[in-house]
Amino acid sequence: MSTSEARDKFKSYLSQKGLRVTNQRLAIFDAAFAQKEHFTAEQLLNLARAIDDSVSRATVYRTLPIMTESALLREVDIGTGEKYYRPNAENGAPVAQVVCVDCDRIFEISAPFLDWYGNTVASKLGLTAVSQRLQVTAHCNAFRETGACARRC
Amino acid sequence: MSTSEARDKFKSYLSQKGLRVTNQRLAIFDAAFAQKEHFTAEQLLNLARAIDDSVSRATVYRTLPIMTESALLREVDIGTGEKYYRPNAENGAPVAQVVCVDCDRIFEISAPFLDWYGNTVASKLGLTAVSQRLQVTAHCNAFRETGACARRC
DNA sequence: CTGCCTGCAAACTCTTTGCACGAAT
DNA sequence: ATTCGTGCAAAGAGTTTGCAGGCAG
Repeated sequence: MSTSEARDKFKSYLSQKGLRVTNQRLAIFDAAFAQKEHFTAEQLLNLARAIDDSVSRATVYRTLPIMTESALLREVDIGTGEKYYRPNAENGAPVAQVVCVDCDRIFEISAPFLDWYGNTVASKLGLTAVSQRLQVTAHCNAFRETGACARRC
Repeated sequence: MSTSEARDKFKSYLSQKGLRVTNQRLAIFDAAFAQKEHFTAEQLLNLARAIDDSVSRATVYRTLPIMTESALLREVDIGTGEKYYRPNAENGAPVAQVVCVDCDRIFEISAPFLDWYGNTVASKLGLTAVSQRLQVTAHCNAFRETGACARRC
């Protein structure tokens, strides 16, 4: 799904839910979809303000749930107190995160077995799986040797 | 490891690190190890105050990191804004959590493959795995039918 | 005695919310 | 013209921290 397709999908989603297509919401969308890495709400606020300086923090926080509910963004919580967001991949395939504790970068890896695991484990307890998270925290080997993370990290 | 063994381990750890064995720290330890389910910092404060009413919130928050660093407690973050804690199992075998979104209860399941997965995935990126988290969120089947979670959930 | 520990309360971070104004439909 | 959306600032929740006095070693 291209960015412009996603933009259309966002507008459709808003209309369909009876929500209004405002310049602020579009600026937030555009800022989010220009990113290649994960970003926080605060970073998104600054990025969106560069597009439309009338965007406020409150509107960012009110728009993020809309974008995650519509599956345009994915929310990633790595337990640091603040949430990260990222444009969602085309397919809904589950991913695992690898978080480098040296450079705080978040890598994502396809983990197709996650769905199976979640369903299996939940049904053993008489539950029905809704979602699953798999996260690995790791040190950067290059960081340990050279004091700086390599390009990849 | 019995609770009294763990208590001794806690005291040894404190001494060894040059930290003092205070009544407050022992009350917090005792409160934590009397629990069978996960608990929050606030719950631990109340439990510890029932043992020693001089325990303050600040001391609970200052003691929790000591107990997790010494591997007596395990920290569980299910993305709800507050952290949960739980006495650590004897062996250091990795566990996955299943969180019931109906009753907020947290179940734990041994997941021995987690170490292997973390190491494999991290090394592919030139990293060294430190820890991994696997969490499944799920609905309670009984809740959906009867409006209340069954004993297990 | 010395210096770490403590309780208290204020500060902090991230996020949410009440309100009156403004803009989308 | 309605009604929802917005910015602002204050409130909230959970956690951390500065300080003066207290207790462990």
